[in-house]
Amino acid sequence: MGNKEPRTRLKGSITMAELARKCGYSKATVSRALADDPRVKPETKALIWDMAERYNYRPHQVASNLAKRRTKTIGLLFPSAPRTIADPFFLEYLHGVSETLFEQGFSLLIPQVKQQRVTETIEQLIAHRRVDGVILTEPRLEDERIHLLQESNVPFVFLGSTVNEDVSWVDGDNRGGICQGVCALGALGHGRIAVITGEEGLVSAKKRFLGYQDGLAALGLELNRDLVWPGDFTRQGGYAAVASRLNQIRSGEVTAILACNDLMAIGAIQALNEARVRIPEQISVMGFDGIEVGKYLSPPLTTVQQPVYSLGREVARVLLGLIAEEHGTVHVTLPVSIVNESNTIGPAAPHGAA
Amino acid sequence: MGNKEPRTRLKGSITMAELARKCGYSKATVSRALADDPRVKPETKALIWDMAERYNYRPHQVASNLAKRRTKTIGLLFPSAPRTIADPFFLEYLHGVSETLFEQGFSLLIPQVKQQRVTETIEQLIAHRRVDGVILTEPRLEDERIHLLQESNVPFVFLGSTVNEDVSWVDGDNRGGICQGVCALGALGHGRIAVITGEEGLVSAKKRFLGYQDGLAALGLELNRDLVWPGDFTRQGGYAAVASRLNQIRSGEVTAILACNDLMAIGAIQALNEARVRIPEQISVMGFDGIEVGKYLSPPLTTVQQPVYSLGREVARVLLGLIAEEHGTVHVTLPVSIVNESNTIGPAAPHGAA
DNA sequence: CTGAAAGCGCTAACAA
DNA sequence: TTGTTAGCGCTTTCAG
Repeated sequence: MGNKEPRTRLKGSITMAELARKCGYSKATVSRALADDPRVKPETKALIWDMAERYNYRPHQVASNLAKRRTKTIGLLFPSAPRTIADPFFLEYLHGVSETLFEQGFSLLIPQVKQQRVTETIEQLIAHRRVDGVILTEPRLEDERIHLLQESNVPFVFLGSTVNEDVSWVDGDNRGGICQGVCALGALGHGRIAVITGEEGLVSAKKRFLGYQDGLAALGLELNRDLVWPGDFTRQGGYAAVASRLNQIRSGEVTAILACNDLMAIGAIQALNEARVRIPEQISVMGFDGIEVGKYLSPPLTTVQQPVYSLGREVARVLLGLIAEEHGTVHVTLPVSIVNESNTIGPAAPHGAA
Repeated sequence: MGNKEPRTRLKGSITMAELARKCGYSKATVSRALADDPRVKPETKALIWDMAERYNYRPHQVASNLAKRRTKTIGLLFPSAPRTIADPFFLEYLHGVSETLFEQGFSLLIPQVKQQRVTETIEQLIAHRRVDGVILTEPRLEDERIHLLQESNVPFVFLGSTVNEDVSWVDGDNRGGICQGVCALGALGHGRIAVITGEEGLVSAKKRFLGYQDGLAALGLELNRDLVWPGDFTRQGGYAAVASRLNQIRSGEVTAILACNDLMAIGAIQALNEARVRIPEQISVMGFDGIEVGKYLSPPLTTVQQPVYSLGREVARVLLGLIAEEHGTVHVTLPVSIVNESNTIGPAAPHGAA
């Protein structure tokens, strides 16, 4: 009955003006009704919703965005070399981010990853008013991006804690997590624990190193500079760090290696395997991050699990809150925990010391 | 000289109307000049470009999109369970896609991955006119998504070949690649090559299985149903396939395993490691895809390398071409090649047969 | 070669 | 509670 409209499903579904006409109301009322504005009489609302449904009305995002001066898109910056978007950590993280954003109708703008000129990229994003907010990763101790963003007034959040107090961030408990790791090793009798550090200049690298020191202190151990092996958060870095120090390992000068992320732990394991050093019998290896691929190893990597997916969701949530002005600067730290315990770590062997 | 304008960098950079006034031309002319329209006199263009630069003019994407009835956004659908966005294959792929899209000023809309109701998701994307095109993955032999998209008139491309001739896709050479793999194993003396198949119903799984048959035929071998182990493209699937057939392996009834993707190969290797079956001495294992994580194993996985990153770029390029109506339906097949040869595969041992 | 004017489809004062 | 009227900033006929 009275339902023989063209029914252009999907194709060129009707516009708000048309819907308004069909309802016998003005565009304004329809707009309000659809936005569930309390000023519209319930019956009117019901009618309009009904008709909208009946005529399969779909709001036109772009038009709405223009009128509301927003873009409904978020810029997502991945770390540049040596870490790339191909780092497995970031896929799980992206998973969380994109899911939350999609739920709220947001799109993602992911600039070229190669881009060395970070500054330019950011300027582009905000200058063209292409984004309502920006998500960044891997804050540095001195981070030029922060000034840029702050000047521009575009809301932004970091994955990873910053040194600037007035910047919002979401992070796993780096310092505490590494400290836990050291303690777990200590509990197994390890007294000579080497650390492969992260990329110089990154806040996370620094925090994790502090965690290492905390752990040593908790165990009553001294910091030994020979056991601090510089790394850069890449697998190749972890490999190189170990490959060049096999003598220290063979001599028993070190009985456990704590890599500041899983990728380096994986590299370290490869170097050890090639050198036929057995894990965990001859040496223990522990990572940090808890990326999926750690489980692909045999045996699976013992590591400190970050809630990667949740970090992604949380980052997105915080940014959305910032955009909606529901809150100001916030800092969120999520807990971490050791997983796959006793896979790649084991009791310290009573090696002959060097 | 004559350059003391407010210079509101980034903040609220000027609008086209303002720029037009400063230039002494109309909005229309400025718009044309900026679009490099041949109807505008070169000198005028030069002047306008100059002023645009000087006043740091930035076109307003959203407004432009509205006027041009487009969104500059692409919908990207990842496969649903059991494969997820956390599959390392897809990160590398995404890398390629997002890079190309960004270069052309496009954003990405990535719906929830969990979403079981694929149909709904797609309807949402296109109904709200939120995207100019859609990228899909993992075509099925019977794929409901295809009809939906075709009806809607939204351009779309698949990563992975479809059975429908009128659909655009980009794919690696699945069939040829697997065939190559089989032949490589055959060349090492393997006569009993098991295959772990992909998820039933997927075109790629079918093609790869055909490649396996091609390979057997090329080697003059018969297809043996006992050596066809059903899998699902997940690591767990690969693990289970092997774990439940250790007797076949130990008895020498099979001397090589070809997994239809790397993830399953990794699972298979874990099962073999746990069972203390040595690779490649006692059994050869080969994967397909060439994901980054294959390199993390010790030794690195022998596999058929797909140009994952290029696949991503190509998919994006094809879609953009479709949107710009530069071409019609296209099918692109990129070549593949065996990598890390002789890592996890080796000569067939002269096992005692069952 | 350039300009005036009419939108794109929706939102948001301001009235009524 | 609803309608009227301007826009959002850019593109695009249609004239000139």
